[in-house]
Amino acid sequence: MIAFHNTLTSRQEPFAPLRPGEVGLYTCGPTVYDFPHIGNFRAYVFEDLLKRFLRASGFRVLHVMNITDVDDKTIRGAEAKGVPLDEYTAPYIEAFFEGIRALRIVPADHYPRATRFIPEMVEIIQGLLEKGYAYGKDGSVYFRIARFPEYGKLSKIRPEDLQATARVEARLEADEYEKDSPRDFALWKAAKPGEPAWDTAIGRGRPGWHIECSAMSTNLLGPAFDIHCGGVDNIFPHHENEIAQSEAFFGHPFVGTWLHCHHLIVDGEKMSKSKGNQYTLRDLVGGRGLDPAVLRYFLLSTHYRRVLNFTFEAIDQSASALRRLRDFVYELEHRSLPPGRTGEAEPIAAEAQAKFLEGLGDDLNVSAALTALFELVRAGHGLLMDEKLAADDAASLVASVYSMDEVLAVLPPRGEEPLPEDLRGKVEERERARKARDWPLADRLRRELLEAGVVLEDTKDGVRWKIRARTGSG
RNA sequence: GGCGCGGUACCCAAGUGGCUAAGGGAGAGGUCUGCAAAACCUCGAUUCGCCGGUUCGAGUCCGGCCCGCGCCUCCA
Repeated sequence: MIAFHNTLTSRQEPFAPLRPGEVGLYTCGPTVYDFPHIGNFRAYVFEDLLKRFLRASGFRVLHVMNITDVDDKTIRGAEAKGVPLDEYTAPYIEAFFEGIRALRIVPADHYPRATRFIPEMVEIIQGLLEKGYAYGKDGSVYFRIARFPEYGKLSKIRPEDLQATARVEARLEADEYEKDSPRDFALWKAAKPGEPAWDTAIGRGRPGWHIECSAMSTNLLGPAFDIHCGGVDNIFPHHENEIAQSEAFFGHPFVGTWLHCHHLIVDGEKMSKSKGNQYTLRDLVGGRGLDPAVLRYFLLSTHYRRVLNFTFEAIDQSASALRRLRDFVYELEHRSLPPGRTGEAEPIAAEAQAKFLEGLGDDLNVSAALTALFELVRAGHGLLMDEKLAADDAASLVASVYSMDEVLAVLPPRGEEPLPEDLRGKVEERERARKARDWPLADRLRRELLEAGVVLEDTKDGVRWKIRARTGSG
């Protein structure tokens, strides 16, 4: 049983894709005008959890994520730097993919770029003009909200209820385009001097923001598809407008399930450049040496419809939880155990996996899933302690943990981490000191290794080492 | 003003009518250890923002109130 909380209906409802066994997934991607921050990646990690869970549940997922490479911000940025649009956006696109790799996000099947889908957008705009949902004015084209009675069904906002804030007032006044209603939105913007523009059947200009997602999603996933994700801030107006355009054009429902993840805040406050609390992935991973797996665990471990508060204390807690998980696997893989199997592990592994998937099936309740995983860890340690585990039992526990990690993707890839030569020498030197019962020297060497991020553990099978995950908090 | 999210132990965070209120982190005591580390055992909310109500029974439903936060035209 899989159920998700659908923004469209404000209810949790059983999930059933249009085609059995196949899921069409569209997730709003980056606008590449700056380096992506960890709030952006919270959304991408949530979407990755969703996708990995759907795959683990036996669905084939066709995933499309757009890259918005033409909009007011990218145009302004390119202009300010005096470089072509593509050249301006390139490093940000690169940084985005760097983050995708670092956080072990399964790549989408397609990453369409707005600038490469102009003809597809024009086709929809033409159709909307023909059907009377859109009107042209001074070379621009606008969507007439009044023609679409269901407008507001996603955000539950009625256009007439919108209170114009000071910011909006200013912008409406400053708007040099003539619109029949201030709530109508641009499908196509007439070319302006110095701005990138395309020559098309509806004139020379560039697309509005919302139309790209309608064009790219329906071209790559079909005119109706299963799941559309994004941040809550996209509900209005972006996704509301997407629905209006797409359903007006195609004449049938557009997306079955809308899932929106809440924001990440920092130290209890909204992240913003002016507050100086906006972290990019590069700041944390490159700059502070934070282990990306720790960040992934942190981003993952709070339910997607809750505000997530980023603090370095929370990161430390995530690092500790992850360390417990990694140590458990390490223990099972490195302890010398009798051959064969006692059968004690099987029911524990089976129950954990069942509860894990059941938890995620309940609107991606990751807390329930993690509880199942950690219950396996505790029970497994208990069996190890009581010597009720043989080699094959340990192997099935490890396999079970790794099967859950197919969804979580927080464990290191299987296999030994190499230890640099000089550190390995120190480990051996300390072993000699211990054999000679030279405790001061042995302890000093252990301290030095600890400072280098290597933890030593003396077991009855001999010394062994682990590399400590870094948390970036110093 | 509209729409929405949340207030559960020192921290993070599940739980939406009924066994002893998950799980993680931190802490205290113990076992093990040359000392550690890891692990294990034990301890830790008579109580779920506040006040009423419904019910045999409520953190969970209803009403009211208080507090924090997000969005409201191009921010995930």
